[in-house]
Amino acid sequence: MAGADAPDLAIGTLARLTGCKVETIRYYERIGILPEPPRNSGGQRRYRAWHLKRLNFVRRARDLGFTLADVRGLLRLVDEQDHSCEEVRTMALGHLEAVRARLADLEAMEAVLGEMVARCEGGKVPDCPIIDALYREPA
Amino acid sequence: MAGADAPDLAIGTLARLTGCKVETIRYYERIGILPEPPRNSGGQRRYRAWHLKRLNFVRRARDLGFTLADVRGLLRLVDEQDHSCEEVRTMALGHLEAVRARLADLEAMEAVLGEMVARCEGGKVPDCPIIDALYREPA
DNA sequence: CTTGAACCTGTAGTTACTACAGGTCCTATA
DNA sequence: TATAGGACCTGTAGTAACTACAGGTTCAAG
Repeated sequence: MAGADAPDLAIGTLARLTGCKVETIRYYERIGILPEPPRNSGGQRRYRAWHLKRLNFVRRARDLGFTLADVRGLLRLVDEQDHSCEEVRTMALGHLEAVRARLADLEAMEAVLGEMVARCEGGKVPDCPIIDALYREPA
Repeated sequence: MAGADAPDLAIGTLARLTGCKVETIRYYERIGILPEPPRNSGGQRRYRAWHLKRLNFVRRARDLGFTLADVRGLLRLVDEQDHSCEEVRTMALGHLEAVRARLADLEAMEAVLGEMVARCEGGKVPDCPIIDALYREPA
């Protein structure tokens, strides 16, 4: 037939393809995020295409700021045949709200820092307005 | 004269006044962020007003997202008599830029997550568009 | 057959706390 | 003055999500 089997991947290749570090891949295996792959005769890990797919999934979820606990949950849902889209949506929405909360925090920091730096602009050194602000701002 | 001495503060009082936890205060002492206060006859810490001032400074800097390493640097500059405002500004500016970079990251996450969740809105369950996105998005 | 890169396991370090356990001290009330 | 219960003490271990070794084995190209 048409398909030649894709050859197994060494851990370094998998790392290159996913943008993960080798140590991170072993770490994910240790904590049960990525299933243990078979080993070759010399004891080295040999991955299949589905490991690549799964690790890419993990990587993307992490890049979107999901925690590994979240990722574990998402993987569980993915692995259920006939998985509930509702739960996935709930998790994504919860995470989106956390991201928005963090954004609001950072925006507040940005505003205060920006003003501090601006107030210092070109100043001489009698009282540093930044130090001043840190002592006096009501946070 | 006019001023009655302010009484010394127990660690719990200092915690209440600064919004830090007691354990955090002891931690800051251990790592050299907050100087060791004198002890009373029973061995308990008794803080003075300047500890309160310093801890508030630390607390505010942390709230603005400075790392403890940054805070250490800021404290060193504050403690120099005739401290250089220039260095303080440089640190604040560097931190501001880090905050802005983080903001950009989070905004990108927010956009992707927001679209994922929106696309799922009201969907049935043939292929979950969120899971789909995690498998396929080029990150 | 050799050599150097890639792989292996296991452990310890990172940041900034937080949470005990198991004990001592302080202080308000009876 | 006795006592109860809160506040305090030290020291250790745990958290998230990796990262970085050390000290050894295996693979693959020439």
